[in-house]
This record gives sequence, structure tokens and C-alpha cells, in this order.
Amino acid sequence: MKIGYPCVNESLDCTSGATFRLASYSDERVELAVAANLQCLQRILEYNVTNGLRFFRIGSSIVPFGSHPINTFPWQTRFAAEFQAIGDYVKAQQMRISFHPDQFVVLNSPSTDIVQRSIAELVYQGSMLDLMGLDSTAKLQIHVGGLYGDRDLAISRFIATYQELPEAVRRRLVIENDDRLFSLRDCLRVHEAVGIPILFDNFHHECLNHGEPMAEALRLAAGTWHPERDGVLMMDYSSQQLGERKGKHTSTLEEDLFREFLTHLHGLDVDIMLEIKDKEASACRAVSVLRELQLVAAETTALS
DNA sequence: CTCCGTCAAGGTTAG
DNA sequence: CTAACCTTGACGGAG
Repeated sequence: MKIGYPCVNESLDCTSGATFRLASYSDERVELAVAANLQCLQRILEYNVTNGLRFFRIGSSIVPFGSHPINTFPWQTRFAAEFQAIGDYVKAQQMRISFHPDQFVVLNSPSTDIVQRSIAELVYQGSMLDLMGLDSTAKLQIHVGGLYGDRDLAISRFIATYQELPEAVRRRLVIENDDRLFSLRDCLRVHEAVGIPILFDNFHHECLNHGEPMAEALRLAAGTWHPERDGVLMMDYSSQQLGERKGKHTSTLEEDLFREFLTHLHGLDVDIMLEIKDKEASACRAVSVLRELQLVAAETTALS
């Protein structure tokens, strides 16, 4: 079991997502930003290893405008060595990496322009994993997309687009159940059609489900991951922020709820991404909880 | 230096 | 039909 957090480390004084405005685009700024972002990414990964955090979601803007036509800078070749060095470190430390392209990536949109831009973004993010030399257990997670007033049609459009994706994207792509539109059950329909793994989000499942108990939902999602090709089930973990609208993520890990959730695993191996406001602070507390329960190793290699 | 409006991109829902 | 929301940081012009 690996524990992680998304994109941003609040303890370090650097960001791996430095960017700039489209209006001030230049190749030179891309080069400077990518160099700084990769350097920071390496520092974040080292921090993670020191703290027993072996799962990390890299932010989408390592390369500013990475899939925008304005960006013709050959960053893939210019930074090939840097990406490879990071990938070597990830592999040496047995870490797991993912990306989560944001809301603008919608594969089931009725607009061919939006679909094409979405595919370009997936190609860009997937190519970073390729440059790192990571296998297909490193994933790109997205949601099924929009509803457009017809769930069946929306799902069939996703399936049709998925089947046309470049193999480099398809081998990494996974879908996540969301909290309002496409439930675990909907994702299972997509899985049955094309075999895509389902990244399980416990909090979204609490917000939107069809009565499947948590343990059953975990079992169903885990069954969509092919062990050799995909690795163990990836999941996002969060809980409700009390007093806020339904779906609002908690600001810090509620340890009692986390312990309660863990009882539903029944020995299932999962890699857990904590989608919680205070980032690595909560992730470190989750690691402590798991060590008490002896679900992760007690020692961290970097402290030797 | 600090403040704050604004930033590539989509879609849903409330009003 | 239009505006707010999601979610969030940080860019960069203004003062």
C-alpha cells in the first residue's frame, strides 16, 4: 500500500507548476519554467521518500501550455535527461506516479474540437510518463465527462472515443467515479465495454451510489485493474467538510473516519491518494495511522 | 513591496 | 438565458 497527495507540497518553498500568461509566451520562458518545475519536482519526490509517501500526482502544468499549439518548443528532447533522471528515482524508490488532467479534458463532448484538445492534453501528459520510462501502472485519471441530457448517449460517446485513442494514452487511461454525474455503476458499464480500469473515489461514492456498500464498491473497482498491466487499485480518499455543501472536501484528515474506511478493505491492496486540503500534512498522518495498524512498513529508507 | 483582478480550456445548476 | 460555482494558485499590472 502506498500513500500520497496531489500536486502541491506546502512544506517546500518551490512549486512544480510555475507558469505564465499565454499573452507573454516565449520559448525561453517555457525552457526556464520547465527547468525550474522539474527541479522542484525532484525535491518534492525526495521529501516524499523521507516521509514514507510513495504515491504522488504530478500537476498538469510541468510544461506551460504543454498541449497548446502555441508551444512548439522541443521540450521533450531538451529535457529528456531530466525526465529520465526523475523516472529513475521514482523506480529506484518504488514510487507510483499519476496525473489528473483537469476539467477541460472531456472525451465525451459532442464538440469534436473539445475532444481533439482533450486528446492532445492526454498525449502531452502521457508523454511525460513515457519520458520518465515508467510502465503502464503509472496512470492518467479523468472523469467520464458531461451528461448532455442523455446518459446512455454520453457513455456510448465516451466508449467510441476511447476506442480511437492512441495506444500510448489508452494503456494509461483510467476513469474515476464522480460525485454528481457518473457513478461507480456507470463506470463499470464503460469498463465492461472497453476494459478501462476504474479509479475509485470513496467520497464521490458516498455522494453518489446505488446502494453498494463501501466494501463491495472497493471490490468491484479493484476487479477492473489487471494486476500486471495496471498495478493495484488506485483510489482517491477524502471525507465531507462538516457544515459545508455536500461534496466539499475536508480541510484535514479525520483520522476516525479514515480508520473506519480502512476496515472495508478486508486485506485488499490499494494505493491511496489523499485529496485533502492540507496536502502532505494529512498524508503524513495517514502514514502514521497505517503504521499503527502495520499496513505499511515502519521504517523509511531515507532516514537511515 | 503589496494588493487584487485575472487567467487556454467545460459543464452543471441555480435563478 | 445568464451568472455563479467547481477549486486554486499564481501571474503580473497597478499603486
